[in-house]
Amino acid sequence: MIAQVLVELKTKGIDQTFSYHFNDTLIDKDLVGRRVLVPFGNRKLEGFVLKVDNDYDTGYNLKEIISVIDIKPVLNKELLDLGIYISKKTLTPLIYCYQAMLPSALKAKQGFYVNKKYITYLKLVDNNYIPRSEAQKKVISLLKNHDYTKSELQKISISAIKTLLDKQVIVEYEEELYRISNNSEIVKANIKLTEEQQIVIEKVSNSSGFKPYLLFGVTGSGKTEVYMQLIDDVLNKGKEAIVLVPEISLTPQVVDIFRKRFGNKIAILHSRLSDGEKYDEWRKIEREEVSIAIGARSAIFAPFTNLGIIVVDEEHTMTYKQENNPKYHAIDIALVRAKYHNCPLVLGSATPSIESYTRAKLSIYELLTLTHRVNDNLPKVELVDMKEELRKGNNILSSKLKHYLSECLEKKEQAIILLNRRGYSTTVVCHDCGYKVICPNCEIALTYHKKTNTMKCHYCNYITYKPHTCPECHSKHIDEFGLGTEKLVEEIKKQFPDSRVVRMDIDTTTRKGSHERIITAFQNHEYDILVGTQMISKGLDFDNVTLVGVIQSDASLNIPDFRSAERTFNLLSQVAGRAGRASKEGLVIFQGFNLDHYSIKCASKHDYEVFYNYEMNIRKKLDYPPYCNLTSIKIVGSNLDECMNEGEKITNFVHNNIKNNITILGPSMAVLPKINNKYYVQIVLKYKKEQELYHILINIVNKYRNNKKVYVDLDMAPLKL
DNA sequence: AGCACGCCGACT
DNA sequence: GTCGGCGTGCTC
Repeated sequence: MIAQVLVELKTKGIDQTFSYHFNDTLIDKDLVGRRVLVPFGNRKLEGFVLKVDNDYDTGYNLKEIISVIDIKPVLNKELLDLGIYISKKTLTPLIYCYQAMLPSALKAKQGFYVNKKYITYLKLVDNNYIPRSEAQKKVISLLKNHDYTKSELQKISISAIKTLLDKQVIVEYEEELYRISNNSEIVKANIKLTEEQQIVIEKVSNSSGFKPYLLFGVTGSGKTEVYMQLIDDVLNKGKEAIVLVPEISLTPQVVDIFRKRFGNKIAILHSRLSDGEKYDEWRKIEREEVSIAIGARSAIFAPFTNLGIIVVDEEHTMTYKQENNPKYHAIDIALVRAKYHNCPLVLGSATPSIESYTRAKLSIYELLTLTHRVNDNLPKVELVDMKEELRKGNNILSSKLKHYLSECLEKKEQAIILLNRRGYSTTVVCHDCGYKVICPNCEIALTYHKKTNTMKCHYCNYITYKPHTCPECHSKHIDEFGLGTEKLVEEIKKQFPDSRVVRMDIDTTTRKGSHERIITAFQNHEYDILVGTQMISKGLDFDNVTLVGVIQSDASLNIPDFRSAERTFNLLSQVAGRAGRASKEGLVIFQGFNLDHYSIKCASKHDYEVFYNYEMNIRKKLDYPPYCNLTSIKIVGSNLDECMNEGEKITNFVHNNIKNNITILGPSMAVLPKINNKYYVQIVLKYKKEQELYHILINIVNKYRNNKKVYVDLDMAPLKL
C-alpha cells in the first residue's frame, strides 16, 4: 500500500507530502494520523501519514516505510482537518500547523525521545502455589487482596519475589506513571448563585448545538463559578470541556479552585511544564482519563473527541494569538472546534475585545451579562494629576496615594501598585551632552537594573555595565532617568520603612515556581504591598486587597498602535478590579499626566459601554478593525536598503494586482525598526473583502520562501502593528 | 536540513 | 589542465 507522508523540511517549508510504500501484512494499514519513520534522501525523518491508498503507479520509485512510531493516531480526523484549516487561514505550511497542535514529544521530529515513566506492578496469577518460605507467604497473602508495586513488595524480600516470578506464580506489568499526580479531594460546593448567574447558566445549559456566547461580566461578578456550573452540567452528560485561561493567571490558586470541584478529572497544560509533563497531561486527555483540559492558548488543541463546552476566560487577552507561525488565534480555533462538536462556546471577559463586543452587537455571539459584583460593590476610582503633584515635589507617589497607603497599612490591609515598566530607570542620559545609552543591536534605550548594576535591552537581552562617565564627553553627570518597578519599590520602602514590599515582574519571576511563590506569600500576608508590571493585573483574587494604585496610568497610550487605547482601558479596568473583591470596600488611584483620555476616564467609571462607543467612532474614522480587515507584511533583514527595496516591490506587486477596495500603507519602518541587528520594514493592508488578495499573498509568500537576504513575515490578522 | 549537480577563479 | 567556491534544486 501507499502512504502519503508529511515531513518537516526546515527553512523551505515545502507544503507537500511524499509517498512511501508499505506492506499491509506487516504494518497495520490504518496509518492515518500516525507518525512514521521514513528514508528521505540519505537521512531518516519522521512524518505524519495523511492518507493511505492501495498500490498505484505514482511515477516515482517508492521507498519503504522504516517503522511506525505511534500505536494510535496522534492526530484524529478532526485535528487533521483543523490543521488544514489553520494552514489555509494563516498561509503557513501544513507541517508547522500540525507541529503547533501537538506537545513536543509528539511532534514529527527526529531523534526526539521522551522517557515515559513506568511503574512496575506485581500480580498474582497462580492461586494454588504453596509458599516455601515466610517471605513468599507474606507476598502472596498481600497480593491476594490487590496488586502492589514492585518497589513496595521488594521491602519484604527481593529474592522471594524473584523466585515467585521465575516460577510464574506472580507476574509483573507496567503502568504509565504520570509526573503530575492528581489526588484531590472533591469539596462539594454549596455556593449561592446570584440571580444573574442563574440566568446565564440556564441559558447556556438549555442551548442546543453550536452556539457562541459572550459572557460580559464585571470583575468579581463570579464568572468562574458560572464556568464551573456549566462544566459540571457537561460532565454529567458524559461530555468533555476545554477551559482556556491566560498563561499568567494559570496559577496553583486557580487550578486549585477547579481541582476542589472536579478532583482528578482535570489535565493542566501550560508553558512552564517540562516536555515530559506536557506529554503526560496530553496522554491523560487522549486516554480519556480526564474530562477537563485547562490551559493557555495551545490547550485549545486538547484531543477530546466528545466536547460539550469550550470556555475562553478573559477572552480579550492578546496572548490567545500566537505570535509566530502559524499565527492562529485561539478564539478562532475555539469557534471551529465548537462547531465541529456542536457545542456552546463561552467567551468571558470584564472588558471584551472591541471585535468580540461588536460581534455580540451583530448577534454573531449571544450576549450574556453579569452587571453586579457578588459583593455588589465596585471599587471607587480617583484620578490624580501628576502635573500638580510635581509642583509639590512628588514625582513618583502622589500625596493622595501616600495617604491611602499609610491608611491601608494601618488597617493591616494590603495594596497592589502597578507600574507597567520593569527595571530601575528607563534610560541613562548624560546631563551635559545629552548622550543616551542605547542598545547597539536595537537602537533602543537601555533600561538600568540597579540590583545587577547592569543596563539591559528588553528586546534582545543585550547586557552591559552602566558607564561611570559619559562615553561621549566624559562628563560625570550621567544619570538614570525615568521610572521602573525596581525604583518604585525603593521609593515605597523609603516612604514606608516598616512596610513589607514585594516586586513581581519578568525579572523576579524567571525561575520556575517563583511566580507562584510571590502570589502565595502575598496571599498569606507575608507582604503588605505588591508592586508589579501588567502581570499583576489579571485574575488575581486577594480578599485583603483594598487599595490599588497605578503609576503612569497613561504610559501605554504613547505606544503607536491603534489598539493602545483599548489595551490601556483593559489594563486599568482589570487592575482596578483587584481591589475590594471580598467584604471590604476597595479604592483605586490612577496617577498620570494625561488623565483626560477617554480610556482612563471610562476605566475610572467602570464604563465599558461609553468606552466602546468612543473607540468605535475612532476606528470608523481611521478605518481600522472591526471596520476593515488588516494584514501585515514584515520584511526582515540585516540590510535596511534591501528590506526597503523588497518592500517597494511587494507594495507595487499588490498595487498592480488589486485596484480597488484596498489601502496599502508603507513600506515604512515597523514600530520597532531594529531588533537584534535585524531591520523591520512593514506594509499594512486594509481591506473589506478581497478574494483576490489571498492568492496574491500566497504568491508573495512563495516568492520569498527561498530568499536569503530578506525574510517575509505575514500576519493575516495582526493584533499589534 | 543535507547533499548533488553545475558553472567560474587559483593551483599541484 | 584540475580542485573547489557555494548558487540552485531535489529529496517519494
